[in-house]
Amino acid sequence: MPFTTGAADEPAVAPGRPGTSTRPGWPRTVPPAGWPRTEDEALAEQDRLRGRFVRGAGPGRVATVAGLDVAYHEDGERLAAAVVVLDAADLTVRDSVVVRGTAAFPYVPGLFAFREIPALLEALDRLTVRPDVLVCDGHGLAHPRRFGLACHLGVLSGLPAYGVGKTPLIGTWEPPGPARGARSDLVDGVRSSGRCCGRRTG
DNA sequence: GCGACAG
DNA sequence: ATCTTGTCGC
Repeated sequence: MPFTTGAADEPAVAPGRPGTSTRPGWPRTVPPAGWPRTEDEALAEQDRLRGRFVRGAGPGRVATVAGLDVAYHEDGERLAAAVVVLDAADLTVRDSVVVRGTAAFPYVPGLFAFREIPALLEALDRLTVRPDVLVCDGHGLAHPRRFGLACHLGVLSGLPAYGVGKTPLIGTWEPPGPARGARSDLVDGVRSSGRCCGRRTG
């Protein structure tokens, strides 16, 4: 499990307890052992994990839903990962966690997951309420190699995950109508990789 | 070959 | 992602 400790400008130190730090300054996210450090390594890992991906393994009874997102410091490295678990019945907040940390990989389209997943996993680890499904800020199957952040986080967390991207990465679509809830298929080749619910032109 | 490219 | 200026539409 990843964890954060120490200040950004300090060397990593063994925390008294995973995910805890008594030191001042911004915590540094310590990725799991073997976390990719180069694009080639990340591509290989993405390929390996894709073998563990199970498509269509959606949630059964959804009692709780988790929403995840990451906010960055202007330096583009320090970040805060947040997870909010809602009761699916009335949208009541059942639990929430915010962890500060650092980006675990440079931003590379297609390898985006390697940047935020360690911090997101840590946030999920600190949850006391187990969500039945994850709603991620980034694409899932609508990815050049069919393994976007949502797929990646789904495999590593063992939880069903949906990817929700704000801007397109791949595929083409017909602009959805203006009615609330309108949507259209996001098509990549002959396969439908998702749905467009926004109004951006493509 | 060139451009585009989640957050 | 985050910042910033300018413009457009309701």
